[in-house]
Amino acid sequence: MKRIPRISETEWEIMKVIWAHGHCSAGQIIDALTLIDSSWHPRTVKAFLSRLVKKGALGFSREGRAYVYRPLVKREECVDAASESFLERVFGGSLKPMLAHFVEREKLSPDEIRELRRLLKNPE
Amino acid sequence: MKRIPRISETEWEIMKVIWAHGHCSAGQIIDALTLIDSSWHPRTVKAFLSRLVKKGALGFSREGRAYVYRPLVKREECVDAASESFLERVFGGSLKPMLAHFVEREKLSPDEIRELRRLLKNPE
DNA sequence: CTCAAACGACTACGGATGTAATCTATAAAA
DNA sequence: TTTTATAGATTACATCCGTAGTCGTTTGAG
Repeated sequence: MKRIPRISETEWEIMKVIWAHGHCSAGQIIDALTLIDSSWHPRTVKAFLSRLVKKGALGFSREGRAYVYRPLVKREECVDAASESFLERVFGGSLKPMLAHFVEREKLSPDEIRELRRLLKNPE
Repeated sequence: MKRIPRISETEWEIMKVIWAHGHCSAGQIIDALTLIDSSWHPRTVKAFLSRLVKKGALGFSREGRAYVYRPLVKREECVDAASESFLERVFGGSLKPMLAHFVEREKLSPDEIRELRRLLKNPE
């Protein structure tokens, strides 16, 4: 089975853009990131792209002068891995205390509560 | 207001022991940790304790020959900080998709579902 | 009193991370 | 064709992390 490379905090920002756009050039990625947060330096993004390729999180194909990057790992896989790690580290792996924490701590709108109750009703 | 120092993966293991025991000596911490996982090296634990003191996560008082460590940050504060960071990084800060993920992905026992539904019913 | 055991402090060190400059090849412009 | 703007590759570097060895001091055993 596939091993998910460890995606760091900042790398997540980049991966999120690529997951959202499917596949894109470095320029497009830089544009998208600077739109969100203007403090991104283009060189920094390039360096991260290289690292993510080396990690096996991204693949690329040459398209003329530039590369077009695409994810090699699915978002859902990374979400799973990160969630698992978080759950284990902070809540000792126990799901219920974790969910209770979020339900109590963060403010849930009545809408969100309704929808969650619906989710809990239909375990697929 | 108090700034929560960043607690790393491994540091969490140590903090969890100290939060559970209230305050304890290095020896007690080492014992508790090796009980859970025998691969802890005493020197490693000592080094982490020093780092956690330097970070401001732990305080200590001399008790004869040895130190007695105690948390300077509350568990709940660290749980909040870690949860916030995780939620932001992986789910863009949106609570509902995050909860939906856990409810769908991880298997919830009927008991857990019942209790969660109860929690959702009484938002205190 | 002397010496070894134990304690915390300091040091070490490779790998990860965040951040970016420099190097090199190439392609477009002049 | 010579120059220059770009793209990616390589290098840099401070900090953090995981992991543990070494140093100097204290203290309990003999």
